[in-house]
Amino acid sequence: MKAPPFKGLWYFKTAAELGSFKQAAEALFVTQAAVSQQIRILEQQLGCTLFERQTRKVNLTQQGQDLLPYLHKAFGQVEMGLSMLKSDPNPNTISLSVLPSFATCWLLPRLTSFNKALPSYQLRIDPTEQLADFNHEDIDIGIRFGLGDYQGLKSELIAKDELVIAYRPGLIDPRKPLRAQLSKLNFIYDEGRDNELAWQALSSQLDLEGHTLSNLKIDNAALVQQATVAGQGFSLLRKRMVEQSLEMGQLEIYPDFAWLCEYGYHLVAPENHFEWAKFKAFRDWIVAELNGIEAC
Amino acid sequence: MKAPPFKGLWYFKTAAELGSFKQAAEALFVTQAAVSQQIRILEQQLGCTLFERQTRKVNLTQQGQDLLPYLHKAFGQVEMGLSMLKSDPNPNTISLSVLPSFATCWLLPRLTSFNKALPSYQLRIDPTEQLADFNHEDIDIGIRFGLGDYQGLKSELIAKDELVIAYRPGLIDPRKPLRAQLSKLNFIYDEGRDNELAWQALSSQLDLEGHTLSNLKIDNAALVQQATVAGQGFSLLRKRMVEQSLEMGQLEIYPDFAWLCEYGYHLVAPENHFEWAKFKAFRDWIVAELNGIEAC
DNA sequence: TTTCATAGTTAAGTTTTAATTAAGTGAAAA
DNA sequence: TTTTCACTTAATTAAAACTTAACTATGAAA
Repeated sequence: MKAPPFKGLWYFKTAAELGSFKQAAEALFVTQAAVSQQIRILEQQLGCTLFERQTRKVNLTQQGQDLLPYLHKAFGQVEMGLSMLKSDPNPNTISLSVLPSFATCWLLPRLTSFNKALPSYQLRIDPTEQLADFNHEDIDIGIRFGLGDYQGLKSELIAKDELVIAYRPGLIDPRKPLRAQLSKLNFIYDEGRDNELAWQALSSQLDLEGHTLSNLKIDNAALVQQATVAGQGFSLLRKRMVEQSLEMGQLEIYPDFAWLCEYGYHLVAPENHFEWAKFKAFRDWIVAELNGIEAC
Repeated sequence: MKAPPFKGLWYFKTAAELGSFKQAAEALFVTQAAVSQQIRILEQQLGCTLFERQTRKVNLTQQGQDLLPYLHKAFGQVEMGLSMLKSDPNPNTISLSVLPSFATCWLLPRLTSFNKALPSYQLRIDPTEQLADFNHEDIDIGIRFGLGDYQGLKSELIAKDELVIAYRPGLIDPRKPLRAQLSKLNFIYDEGRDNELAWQALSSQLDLEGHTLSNLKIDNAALVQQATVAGQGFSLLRKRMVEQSLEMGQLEIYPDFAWLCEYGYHLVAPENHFEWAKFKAFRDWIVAELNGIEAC
């Protein structure tokens, strides 16, 4: 089926409402010759005149007046449909998709802060390794640690982080040199570019070439942390993730070493989510919260 | 205000209804690459995915499903508006705009035939010298004698005519030569290209150079005929217009002279009127009626 | 009355948009 | 395994839309 001449009809509607081709042209950000032409073409296609041309003014013909209300309804429907697409279906619930490690190490300890800052929103947390599919799962915002290239989605960097040497208090003496102490201990690690780079930096700095990487490999940052807390050895952990454990005295970090990660924390979502009120509110809260920690 | 991406939305609606880009492309008379592109661009503009692409098939996402009903309504409204424009507001009345001479000499005598042929239509006759303005007057069809160039309107030639020498019976003897008889009589005429050309042809044929044109000039074909019936002289009249007077014995025409007019009888109206049922019915009737006379 | 300013028309030339064409992808069917 | 089919993508070509500029008609101002 052939498409109706939408562009001409849109120009017609604008001109009809404003009662002037010139004003319509301004409203449409085109020259008035363009409006004149479009409406002429439209009239040809419809086989009837919509405007009666007088010098310096145009008036709707009967047919033009008859047509207008239909277009009003039609364009109104389109507008409603499009604005519906952009609008937030659950304005009072914030559904997050986050890594389990981030959820347990960072987010959960701060729930009281969240409830204090944004009491009108209900928070729903979906801890998954893989970023949720925004088309099928009802997720508002993803929080991911990475480079920010999530295809088809918009992302915004909210914080960087750095890897530090973490261990159970007493396992390492922070006042004595590292090298000798480390060689006796397991290195607990998970795979990942930052972890690897930081290890290289550390080992070249301390001349630890002999220390093999394969001592204790765990494929999950939260478990690495757990093993470290349990005193299984030392590890490279993200500072923001151990913050809680430090406060509770479960972990200690060795001074004078920090590896700035290439990766960063990102808010990830379809572009239109960034316009939602609850999105902006959440962003403000989490950014403030992250900066608060930075100040420590 | 910027226009919504109507073309993309139209393609989307088609594809969504058919559940396939390929079928949509066929329905839209374009290649399927065009559909794919348009929908990709639309999705970019809306900032959300409308279709979920699987190999060899596409499915609507939730958002696509949500959008569709709005577009249905919208496009339905447009269609209704446009079809309303084309439709006949008074399907049972035929309003004609005709020359007064044509009305009296040709149309009125045939009203009984009209009523017999088309009993369900009511005929309204508007006899005016100037063709009606279809935008303001409620006229369905114009019948005009001319070349068919009526600007902004469509016209259709329905009959030609020829000029004949007419006079009151007895005024001229058809068995005797014309030349001697004419020179004693007034030439009654109105201005008009055909009349002039026919007179030139007649006078050169009969060598009547001396007979001046200015004997009795009347600016209305019906009045010329009336004066001729009254025996004021002879005239050049259109054969179809005198048909009635011949039957009633009011006029007679001289054999062996006929000047085929450049002008012809046209149905004139805005293009869309030609599609109306009543238009077609009227055309059929008048064409048959004109041909019936031709057969005489 | 003449001149000016305004809102519109039209035609020519340019830019933008949308189409086709052709090559590429990946899962299902043969 | 190879072929086929629906869709994607990129490059090119065709078509539509826009701008510019010259023109028209008329109401208002000089």
